[in-house]
Amino acid sequence: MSKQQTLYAAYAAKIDAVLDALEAEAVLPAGTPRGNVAVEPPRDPSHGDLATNAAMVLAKQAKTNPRALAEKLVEKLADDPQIDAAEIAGPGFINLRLAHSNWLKELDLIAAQKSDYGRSTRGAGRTVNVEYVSANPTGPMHMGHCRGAVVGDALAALLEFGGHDVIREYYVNDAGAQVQTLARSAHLRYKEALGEDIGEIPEGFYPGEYLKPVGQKLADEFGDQYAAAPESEWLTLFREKSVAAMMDMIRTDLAMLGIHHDVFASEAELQAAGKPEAAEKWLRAHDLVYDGILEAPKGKTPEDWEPVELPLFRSTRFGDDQDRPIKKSDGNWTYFGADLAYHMQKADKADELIDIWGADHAGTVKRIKAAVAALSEGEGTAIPFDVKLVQMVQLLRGGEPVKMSKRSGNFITIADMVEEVGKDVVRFTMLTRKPEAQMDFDFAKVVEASKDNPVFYVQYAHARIHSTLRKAKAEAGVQPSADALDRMGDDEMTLIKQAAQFPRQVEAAALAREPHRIAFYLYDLAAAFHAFWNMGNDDPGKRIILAEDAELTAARLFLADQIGQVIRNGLALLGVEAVEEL
RNA sequence: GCGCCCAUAGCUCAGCUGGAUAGAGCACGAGACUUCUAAUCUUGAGGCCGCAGGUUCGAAUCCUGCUGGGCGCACCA
Repeated sequence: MSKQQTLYAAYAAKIDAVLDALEAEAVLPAGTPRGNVAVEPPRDPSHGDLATNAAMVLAKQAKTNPRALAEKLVEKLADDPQIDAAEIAGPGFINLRLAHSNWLKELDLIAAQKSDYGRSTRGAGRTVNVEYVSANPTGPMHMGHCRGAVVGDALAALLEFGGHDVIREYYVNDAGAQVQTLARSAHLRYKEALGEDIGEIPEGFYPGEYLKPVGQKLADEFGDQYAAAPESEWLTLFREKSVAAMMDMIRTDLAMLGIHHDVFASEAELQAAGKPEAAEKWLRAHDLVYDGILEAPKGKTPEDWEPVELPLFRSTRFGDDQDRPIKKSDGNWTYFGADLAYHMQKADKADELIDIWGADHAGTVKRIKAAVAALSEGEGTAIPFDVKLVQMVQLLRGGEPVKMSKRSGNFITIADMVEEVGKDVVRFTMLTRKPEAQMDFDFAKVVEASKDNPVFYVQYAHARIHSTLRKAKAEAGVQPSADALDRMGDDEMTLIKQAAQFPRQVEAAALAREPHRIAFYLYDLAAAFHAFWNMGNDDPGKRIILAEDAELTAARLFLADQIGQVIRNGLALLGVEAVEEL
């Protein structure tokens, strides 16, 4: 990867240097914090190419007013030959107009860095563990898992592109009551496979058809050995076998979405290794776990309420409503009790933890954050830990809610979705809404091939670029070339400037942990390209391929090629294919 | 009753972590094009950023309190 700086980074550094100079001249006090100084494109392009709020942010420390400080900054900036104009505007913004050559250089940078354009080293040396999906291994992946899966996967890619080492992790809940139920349900199907009439699947068992092949496989492997045997003889064995089968199925489902985890962490193994005990011991030693009576939830006392003494974690110290049990009255760990130990296990191999959870688990965020804070502080330094909540998705078909019946085990699976609309549509659509807001997913709308559909719109831009390059080569024998880039006009510059946003968009998205920003950025970039393309309709002189001007054609092809590269890079982060034709 | 999330154009949503006159698509109004690179294009109108306070040079953005919607609320996961 080239060491060359992107344009925005370069100008941020220039502003920084000017501020250094002002400190040296004692206009600014030495060591003035600059955290709020921003170098951004102004919202209104007529204001210029770049704007900085430096004078407004620092005026107070300089004991002067923003415009006066701006004067001093502008004085120094105007000396730079790369800056065509530096003007003070509004309350104290400094607007910069850059020589075209700056932007053209950015185009060269894209061409040089290719799929690495936008990659940064900001996160270098820091390993981030992103835990996502972690669906219970009791059935196929369904709709409810989809959004978190996509958001988590895109976030992982984004952080990786931002220079982090990323561990993509899946927590397999193979130790609780649910996998016991799974084992019993598999045993039913096993008996069924042996020819027994099992009738209706009783209450308390998983009714789904997907367990039939599991039962068949067990029958093939064990014959009728366990058909009449007491549960104690087969429960553990069947649990392991059926969990393994479920995980195979889940991995297949995830692969359909293009998702592959690095680590599948087993809760059963975690417990077998005694990790929860170790955590409990430490917490008790620090008075963060005590034996106490669980209070009834306020305002809603269940009728069968019974006070029980349990080992409780003092999550109220961290803002939770009540202290939370880490063990059940039967002596087993609660989900939470094991989960806090699990987070410590993850922390062994990472500098930062991120969990992606469904909004239905929002109520448990406080306790786990509290536990991680307590335990990681105990180990020395608190580990940064973030829980990203992904809100519900409502499935629609032509505006009508899709009906699902959980009781019959008949729900929309991820496999169904991907088969119907395709991986790219599922992924991109899931990223066209900020994760903390609810969203609708309409099967009818998301496959529409029109500009109303962002997936299509972005892919169409890429396909157009590809076909143009191909056509130019085949029909006119012209290849992209940077030789005549100085002939680029204002319309081309607009497009180039949009493409040059990519690195800072990536950085901002990574920092905010918001991959959806990339989707919106790509939509804007595609819009800019389509707008440029459409100019050729009214004015043939603005087309990319010009029969009578091979030199300008080559330059515009070069531009188009780089736009395509940026679209590819962005789509790669989202895990969406950059198709070459539609 | 409590906690978390959301509320921006008629509709669906952005708004770059406090900046300049709040943006896009759809729908609506006006015009262009008759297939040329149209699975269209240009342009117009459309806003009390849910409400009320507060913080400051400056708020859709931060804080407090309401209103409305979603999710969750004992040992489940």
